[in-house]
Amino acid sequence: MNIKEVARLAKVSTATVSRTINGSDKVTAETAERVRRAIETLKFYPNTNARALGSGRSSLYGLIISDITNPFFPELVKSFEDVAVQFGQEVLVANTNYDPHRMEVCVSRMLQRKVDGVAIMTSEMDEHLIDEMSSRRIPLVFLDTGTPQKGISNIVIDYASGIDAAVAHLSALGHTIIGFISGPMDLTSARVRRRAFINSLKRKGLKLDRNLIEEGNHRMDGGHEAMARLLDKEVRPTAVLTSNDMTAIGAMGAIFERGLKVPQDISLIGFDDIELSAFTQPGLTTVRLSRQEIAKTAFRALYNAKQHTSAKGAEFTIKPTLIERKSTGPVSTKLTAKHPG
Amino acid sequence: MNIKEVARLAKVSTATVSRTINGSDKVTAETAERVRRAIETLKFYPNTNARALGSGRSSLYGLIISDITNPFFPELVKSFEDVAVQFGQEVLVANTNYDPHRMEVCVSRMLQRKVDGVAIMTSEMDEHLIDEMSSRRIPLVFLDTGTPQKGISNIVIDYASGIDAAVAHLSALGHTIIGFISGPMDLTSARVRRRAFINSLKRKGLKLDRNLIEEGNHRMDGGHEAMARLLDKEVRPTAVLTSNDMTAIGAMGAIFERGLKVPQDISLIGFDDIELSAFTQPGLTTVRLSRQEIAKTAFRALYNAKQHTSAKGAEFTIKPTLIERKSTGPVSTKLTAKHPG
DNA sequence: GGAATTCTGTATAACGTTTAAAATGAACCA
DNA sequence: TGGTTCATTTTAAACGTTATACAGAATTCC
Repeated sequence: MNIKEVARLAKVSTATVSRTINGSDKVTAETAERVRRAIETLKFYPNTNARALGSGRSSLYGLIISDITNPFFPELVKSFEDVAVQFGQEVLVANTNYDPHRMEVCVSRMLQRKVDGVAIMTSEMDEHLIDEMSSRRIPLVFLDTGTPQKGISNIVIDYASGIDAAVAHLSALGHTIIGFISGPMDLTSARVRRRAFINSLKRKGLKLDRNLIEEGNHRMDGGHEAMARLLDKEVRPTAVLTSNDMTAIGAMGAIFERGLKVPQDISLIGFDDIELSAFTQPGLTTVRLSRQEIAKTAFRALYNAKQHTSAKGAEFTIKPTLIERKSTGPVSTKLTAKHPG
Repeated sequence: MNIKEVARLAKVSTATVSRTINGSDKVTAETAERVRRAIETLKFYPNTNARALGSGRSSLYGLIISDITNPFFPELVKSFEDVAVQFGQEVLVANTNYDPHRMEVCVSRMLQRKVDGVAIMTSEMDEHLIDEMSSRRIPLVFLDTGTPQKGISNIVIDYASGIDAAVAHLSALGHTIIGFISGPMDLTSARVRRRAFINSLKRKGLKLDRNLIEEGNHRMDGGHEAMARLLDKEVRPTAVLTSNDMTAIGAMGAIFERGLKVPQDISLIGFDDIELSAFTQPGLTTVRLSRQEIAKTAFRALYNAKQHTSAKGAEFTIKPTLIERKSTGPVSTKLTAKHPG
């Protein structure tokens, strides 16, 4: 089953069939209709491999992520695919598993499939692998790493503005003693978030108590333990910001375990806004780092670069936004000291 | 950059280069080595599209899932890819978003890319779409739906054995009043799990109190609310089984909120064993439905079918297993009545 | 020594599209 | 009528591999 048989049935040449499939305007309406009917009756599906080979365009965009089981990524992948489909393109997803060697495999796959662009959403990235791709004029886009160059774009996350919004929100509710549970300090993004928190307190004129910053691991168990430590402090915070939502969810468990309530006794704010956060009880107030926005921006950057190959890489900024749910409320002063009542 | 340039540099014909790439034994060690060096220096990556076109084999296997943001799937995808890579094959993942129309798009993509097999891990499936694929002799494998036929395999989940293990575990700990939080009753798999629970109680000779079965929605909020209802019952269960882990995690929050402890006051068992379950506090005892095992079985079924095209579809059974963590413990009799102490 | 048999490597026809370039033919005009 | 346009369609050459048939050289066998 191929384009020739369709051509025979529709009594046209293969070129006309090809044009019809590709929506060329150089085909009369009637001819196109006849071809479409032939395609329909023969249940013909054009061979993508042959199309890519013949045209030189794969209509395929690569998306390199660390690990699909990390809850940050599934929504990113989904959104990226959604935009791609809107533009009639396809997506090739590759996991590095945080392993530099696997990264090599991922890049190799991209090159072999002749992708039209690659979005690199991991932090670990070999310089020579980038060269391998950019020397072949494949548009690239990075998330928060790398600098714009010819054909290379970058998406920067404005952590400061997001964390500022969170601190302002708590401040408006009367909170002055605000704790922070960071991510693992060997992770760049975790360090950046922690720094943003510290700076934000300063900007708001709130006093910073380093004693109220505890390290988690971006997972539930780390959040649970860090919150337990915070609750044991002499001066207990009335509100806590966390470096990501999983940490906040773990922290929430620790608070409940002590017989305390969120937000009556303690306010809690997460970061990322993973899907789960809407379904915790109470719903988690969090700083949304829109995966959808990241995905859209990344795809558009690549797609544009492919259209006007001359275009040099651009830099895009994404501002996280505060999502107010039920885990934050007015400060309850009776609880600022340990063992109240 | 193509195979010809490699051939020129290595001073051999293109066929020899092709044979070297494909590991044919009809090339002397020295010649192969020379070719490999040429590939290396030219940084040549063979064009997958041309390979697929020339050979007729795409080395690509399709995986159709409902929704990558559903926490059941990421690990399934990852495992499927891992096995595929081991066999030198690639994976094309497609999301249906629970939408029958999107399913059509997914199948179309599979057909256009000439995949060597498709694993269908969703329940919604049109008969005519199946025909579209099986009439093209594409091996198929289903998860818990469909019947084995020529080229079509099926993986069945032995829910009963998993739930039996969970009930036996609780029974051994002295629990006799066991509650259940189901999934949404319009979901087939949720109904099957609920039925398995009821049958299991009967088999163990425990009395079934329909009053202790509440409906959730397979999400945290549903689990939270259902558990709140269970805790308000006249006769409160000392242990609760849930239809999936997210439900159990939500339920855990509800228990903490009442100032009760897991497992001291109430034991909790989930289902699925999603990654999160290991990181809740306490770790969630759960019935593991190994996504890895499902993925491996599915891929092998497809791969074998492709090798021996004569093979008719087989049926595979997967037994869930109990994973004991910290959310289950011996019964505490003082809590079987409401408002204890 | 010549024929038969391996063993390597070469030339070349697929594979199923796309797309320039060429061909056709209808419409228009002088 | 013959010549121009113009829109549409056809022809045929890519695209980068694989794989088949075949050639040449080396080896073995009588």
